[in-house]
Amino acid sequence: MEQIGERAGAIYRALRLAIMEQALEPGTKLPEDTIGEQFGVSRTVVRRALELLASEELVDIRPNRGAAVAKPTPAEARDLFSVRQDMERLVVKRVCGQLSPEQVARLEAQIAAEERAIYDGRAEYIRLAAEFHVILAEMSGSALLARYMRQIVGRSALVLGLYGRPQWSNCSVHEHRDLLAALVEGDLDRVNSMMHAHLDAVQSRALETATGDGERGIRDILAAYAQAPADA
Amino acid sequence: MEQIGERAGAIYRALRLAIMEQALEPGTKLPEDTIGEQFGVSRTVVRRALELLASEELVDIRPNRGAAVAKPTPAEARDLFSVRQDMERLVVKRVCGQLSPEQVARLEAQIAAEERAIYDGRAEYIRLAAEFHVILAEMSGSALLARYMRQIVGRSALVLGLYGRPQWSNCSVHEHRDLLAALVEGDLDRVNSMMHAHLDAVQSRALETATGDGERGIRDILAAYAQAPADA
DNA sequence: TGGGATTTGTTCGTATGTATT
DNA sequence: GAATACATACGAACAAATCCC
Repeated sequence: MEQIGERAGAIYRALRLAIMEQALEPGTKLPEDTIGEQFGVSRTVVRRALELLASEELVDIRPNRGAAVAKPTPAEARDLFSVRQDMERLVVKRVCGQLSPEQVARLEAQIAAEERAIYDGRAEYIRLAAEFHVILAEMSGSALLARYMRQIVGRSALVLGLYGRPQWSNCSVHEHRDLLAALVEGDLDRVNSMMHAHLDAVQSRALETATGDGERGIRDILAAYAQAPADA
Repeated sequence: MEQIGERAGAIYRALRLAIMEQALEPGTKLPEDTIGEQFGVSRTVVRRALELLASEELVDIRPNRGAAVAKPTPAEARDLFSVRQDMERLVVKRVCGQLSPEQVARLEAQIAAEERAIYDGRAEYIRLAAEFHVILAEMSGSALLARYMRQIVGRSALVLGLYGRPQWSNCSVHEHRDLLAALVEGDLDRVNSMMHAHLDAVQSRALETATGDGERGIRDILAAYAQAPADA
């Protein structure tokens, strides 16, 4: 995302994280000046960040009505997961049996970080688990695949929060570990069935029920995200 | 693209078409106020259109340096076509043998339009041929797949103009016709090999040589695109 | 239905950064 | 390397649309 300025980038990252970690629920309005106040910038900068989020379908912008956190329909959610299954398959086809020792180490470190976060009960876990899939896509060597996977994974997090429940354990660390082992081993058929099962588990763990409560102010929520960490 | 206003949308479409039809060459600078003058709007509106184009990787925006028509490297071009092969495969898997009579008619009409355009020697041919692939993706029933295919096809046109030559005949009408026939018939293996061959032909027809000349002013070029037709 | 409050759309002036001579 | 020319980044203000009593 380095087609964007420094300040707008910070807001973009903060909002993206807040959405992915489900601090900002789908449907929440995102008024330009409220956000601008929080970050101490004018609406121009906020607008730019919102537009970028909209291009990833994380927020929905309707002319003259402003921005809101995207709220995919069940049909859109199904479409998303369906395409994700196919795209993850493209990724593993490219990386299966091709990972360098450094790459394996990187993925192991990621899994360890997921483990710690889930142990501590930090919401950051969601970001880390999502990141795992993005890193894998980056290792495919295709920047385009990685780009799309990043978007898909971001939107998946949104959907899981919408139709899912106790977010912790949506993406079990154990499954990531097994998947990595199979990738290293290089058995594509086994990897495929594992990845499929993994995504299927994530999805069904999520689609059990629909929430739709919580009503905190944007102001309070964003306060915690005001100085956000690096990007996914 | 209905997350965008009326005026910015018009500029977006005009620029997109101009880029896809290779009237605006890769690398061409796109100054906000020059374009704004052309269309009679302020820089703000132009900026919005440019940002949307940037989100499709059709233009490149670098902070403090402005926008320019994207100029993919050969490596990026290869990546693009590689992913496109995979994605088109996902599309045909979904539509093969599933097309309704209405859909077949729609595709036939599209092919006929391509034929007329190429016969008349209109640059519009490029748009129509690209549209064929987008329509097919739309018929997959997956909005997400269609969205990505639209971006990929747009960028492909850009690349073909960059590394290709006599644009006419990049995407032979004949190949589209055969492909449709196989799709109707429902033989997935045959469709796959045809699609692969088709894309391969497009790509290799293009990669023969690299151009890199022409130096008309943006002003003149845009004049012809000022009142652009509907979207792809 | 109306009208006021609120929010977005747009313009444009100024500051800042980049390229050029 | 400095000065200049030029383009973008940002913000304040106004216009227009929408939302909500």
